[in-house]
Amino acid sequence: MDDEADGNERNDERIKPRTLKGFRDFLPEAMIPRERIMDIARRVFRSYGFSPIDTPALEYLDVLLGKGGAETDKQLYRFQDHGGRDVGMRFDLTVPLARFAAQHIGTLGTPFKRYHIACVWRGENTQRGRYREFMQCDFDTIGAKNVAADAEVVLVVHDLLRAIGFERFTIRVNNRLVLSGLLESIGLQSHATDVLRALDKLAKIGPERVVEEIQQTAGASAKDAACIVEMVQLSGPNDAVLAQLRPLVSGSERGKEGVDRLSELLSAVSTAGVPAERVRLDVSIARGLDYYTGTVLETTLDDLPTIGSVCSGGRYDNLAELYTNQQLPGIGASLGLDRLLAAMEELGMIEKTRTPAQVFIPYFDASRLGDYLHLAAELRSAGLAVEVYPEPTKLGKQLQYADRKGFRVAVIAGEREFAAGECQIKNLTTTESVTVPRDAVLAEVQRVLAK
RNA sequence: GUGGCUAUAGCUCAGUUGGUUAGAGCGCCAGAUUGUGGAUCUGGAAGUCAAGGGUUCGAGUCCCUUUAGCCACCCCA
Repeated sequence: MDDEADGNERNDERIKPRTLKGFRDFLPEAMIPRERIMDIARRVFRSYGFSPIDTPALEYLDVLLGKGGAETDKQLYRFQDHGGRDVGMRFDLTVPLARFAAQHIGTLGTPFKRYHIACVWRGENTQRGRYREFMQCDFDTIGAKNVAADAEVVLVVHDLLRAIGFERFTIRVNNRLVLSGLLESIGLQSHATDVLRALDKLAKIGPERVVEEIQQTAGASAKDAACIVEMVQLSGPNDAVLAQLRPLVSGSERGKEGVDRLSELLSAVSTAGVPAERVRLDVSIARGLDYYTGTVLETTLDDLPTIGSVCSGGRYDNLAELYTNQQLPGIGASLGLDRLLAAMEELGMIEKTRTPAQVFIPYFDASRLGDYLHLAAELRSAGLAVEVYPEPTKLGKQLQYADRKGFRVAVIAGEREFAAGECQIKNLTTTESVTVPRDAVLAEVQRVLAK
């Protein structure tokens, strides 16, 4: 009676476990592929000389405010700390990079290449695939104006997607100067943001409605709006699009520069070895953000175009102008980790595994704990990931556990094997098993794993 | 932030015009003569029907509020 009463009381007081709106837990099954992608990203970034940095999750509020405009200000998580300071949580990695660069570029020198893989927070309304805490994988080169840095971004994106396992994808590139040039020649450059915002919706709402929106928000004439939309829809081989673009921007120095830079970029990237079908000049790529000033790029998966861009970025003239007088041009891009994982899931590219280890050692003979741990240590020192079952329970139960967790091979030894100086190596995928002498265990395990 | 839809076991869902102790499948745990997993069989645990309030003799079922999720808008990653 007493027990029951106590139990109920505790039940009532118990806090209901739940995750905050817009925040997520990651189970091993989700986290293993997630970490794999992050590892690949790190490896690719580093292979180009990008260095890791980190910055605090919290910044002084004034550092974060103002850059993104009213909309991002609203999404900002903000509060006062215990010392009464106004602070905010970073909502992207670009603003912290700007602050970081303004503060440290003197000691770092330029050009400075960094990558930054970290969580950011936005208190906006949630939607499928959109959370209030999410991870960004950014890489940027600061202090380099030459098209070489732009080309390198395309190469990194290309290497990254291939390393992750994609073959069919398209990196769409454009240059803001092309559009600015056109807007300049028809006198609409002061409404560039409105026009860009409308163009971003082209795929979504269609050309007619974009023309309407440009007229409404940017005050363009029907003819000019139609001209913009028409230019943006140019398609065909990159060279052909470039050729069509040239006369359209002939009246504007900026426009010409944009076309020249695009031409140089495409040619460099192609010579560097990126297959033509993976890079496309797409004049409709605008990117809504106003801070992009030159090259812009988006990457779509050919087998799942509807999911949108999985990797995008661009060039900006002056990253840190809010924080320093020093002119810091840069270019970079960001991998959309969550979106990419969603795509891989849908394309069946995610291997179902719930363990990061491949080798399983059952704790079979209760008196032999030390021998099992020693065997595991030996295999680990050869670079394998090995788990020893933590309870000396029935062998069948242990193998069932190994099977469910997705181990690939089990190294089984009981009284008989210990007496004979042998081990049984069992391929958990095929159920085949062989018994080998103790000193041949590593080689046999490696042989099975190699299949 | 605005509008709409939804909420029953760990998961996917049943649950008859409001009417006894709320069900199934999968999963989980334990067994089927004690050294070998995925199959089968048997048994078991598990839900104050999202939370709170209201209508009613009676609410999983109707109404309100809150919370969370989904969809659209806005915006963006």
